[in-house]
Amino acid sequence: MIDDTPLSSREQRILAAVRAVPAGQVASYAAIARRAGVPGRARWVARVLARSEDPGLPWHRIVRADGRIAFPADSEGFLLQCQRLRAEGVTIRRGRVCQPFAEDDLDALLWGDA
DNA sequence: AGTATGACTCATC
DNA sequence: AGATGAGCCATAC
Repeated sequence: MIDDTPLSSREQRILAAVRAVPAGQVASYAAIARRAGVPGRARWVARVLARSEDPGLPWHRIVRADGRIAFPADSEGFLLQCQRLRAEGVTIRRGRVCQPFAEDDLDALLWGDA
């Protein structure tokens, strides 16, 4: 058996982890990758989000490990994500999220058994 | 096949 | 707290 798992499966796992993040909270790419079972591939997570055109995907809740917006400050995505996060009650300061991550909650939500 | 780039992360200054 | 350099992985040329 070479690889029985299709590519979409891995991507779907990332999307699931992203969707598991509750509103008003944020998670880092590394955290998502880790919960998805592919630690060390934060970059890949970002690529998946960019590739995915799922309107129900709260990609705006995903930020860098420093809590900073991943997009360039002069990009539309930056403003959009910032605005969306604020709309969910997240405090943002100069393009940076002023709030702890939801990694712990994410764990419980993703496993869904808690 | 090798180089360059990116919604990244970590260690160090 | 912000800036710099090196590491890592996948895609594009």
